[in-house]
Amino acid sequence: MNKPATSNSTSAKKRNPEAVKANILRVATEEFATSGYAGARVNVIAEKTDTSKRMIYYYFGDKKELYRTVLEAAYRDIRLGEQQLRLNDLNPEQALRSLVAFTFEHQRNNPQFIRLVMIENIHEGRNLIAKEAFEEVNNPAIDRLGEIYQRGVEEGVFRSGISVIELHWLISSACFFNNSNRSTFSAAFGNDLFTAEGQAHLNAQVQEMILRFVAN
Amino acid sequence: MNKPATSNSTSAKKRNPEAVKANILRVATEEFATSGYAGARVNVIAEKTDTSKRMIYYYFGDKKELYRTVLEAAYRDIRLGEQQLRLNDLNPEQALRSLVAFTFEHQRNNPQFIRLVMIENIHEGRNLIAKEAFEEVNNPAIDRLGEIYQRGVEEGVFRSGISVIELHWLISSACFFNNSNRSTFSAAFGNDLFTAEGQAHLNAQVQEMILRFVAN
DNA sequence: AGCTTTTTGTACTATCTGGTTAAAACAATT
DNA sequence: AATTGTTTTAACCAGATAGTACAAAAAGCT
Repeated sequence: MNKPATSNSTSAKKRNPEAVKANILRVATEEFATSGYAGARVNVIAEKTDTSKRMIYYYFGDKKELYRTVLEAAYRDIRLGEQQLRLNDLNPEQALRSLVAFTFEHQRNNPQFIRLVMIENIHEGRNLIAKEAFEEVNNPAIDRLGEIYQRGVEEGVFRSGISVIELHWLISSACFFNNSNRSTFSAAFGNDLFTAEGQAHLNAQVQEMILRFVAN
Repeated sequence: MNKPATSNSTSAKKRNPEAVKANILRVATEEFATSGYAGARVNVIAEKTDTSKRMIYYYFGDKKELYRTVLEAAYRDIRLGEQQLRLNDLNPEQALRSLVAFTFEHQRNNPQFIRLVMIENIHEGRNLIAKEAFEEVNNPAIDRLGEIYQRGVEEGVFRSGISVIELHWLISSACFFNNSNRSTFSAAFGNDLFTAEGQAHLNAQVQEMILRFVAN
């Protein structure tokens, strides 16, 4: 929409709407992820930006719309990150193992995203963007898993009859829970699983579990 | 502390501190689970009780203390519910299968508890009661699983070397995620997994996955 | 009867909340 | 130069928020 043109952006005071919006969005993401929708304060977000509260309302209208934009951007980012994994040249077992390992690590490295998803689930998904757009963002994850599974079945190393969505659900649940419930789980059962070694071991266990689940 | 004595409690207007506290707690649990800590309103809680805001502060001091009490009571209740499962006379595989099935259903039937745990995880567990007391509430879950696993290893039907805490973590993650992420998951991938049949099938898959994981 | 605990009711407040207003300056496009 | 979109500043507001003050009655206990 807005081409910033080929301006020499040496001066930090040059106007740059996209950068201002991005800055607000970054700070807002942090605040919403930390405090939840109701807990986050527009004033606090404003203070932490390089600009003012006025500009938040100028660009985003109101708190709710800002939150929605944050949520949408977070989903897009995380799915983009997922697409960086290449596993075409691996055999089905190796590919599935890699996919699980990557998902585990990727979610582990994006606690902010996890928190936003948790928060949105507490809101029962009322602020999700239009369902079609949302599906569109998420479907590639299923497609890729489906390809691996299909190959495995064809090669006779995976048993047939497993629902790809259920398989995705099983993988997601472990990887997500690892992050989402870390605080209460470690308070109840100790912190061993959440040290660097503990996490590596857990990742391996999840891989093993999924591989055994699909094994013939 | 307070013996209500042997009073003929025919009149609804008889004083009954425990009942008043319980009533406040019940309403507060609902509100906190629905709206989160920051989103919940003391005034709304007060309106929904049979008593007044004044009494909330009389018995619980402030909002935070009320929330802490709610959280503590919720954990105690859920662990008490878990202990109703009897599986001593089952063989290890049957016992483990039953434990998973029960956990899945139990968490499914207690969405309020799940929501409170989610909320507390967003708060990074800052409001949990003293760690020792918390561990004490949660340890029985591990002990029971440990017994089943041990029996299975001794009888040669389970492989050895699996960490009981990790096993518990794997079971919990699936059962918890099923509830916690229902909104976003069904928005992204459809509602099929969350119909009555879908849930029954999913429960069976989780059992199968865990059994295969421990199998020799 | 006298004392303590529990309960009700209402009005109140200091602070915070999301959101607004107004005016002006600045930058880029035409 | 005129126009349009962007940015800054700072004061302002109406409503909501957690929590309190004050008063007084009712219930139970000894």
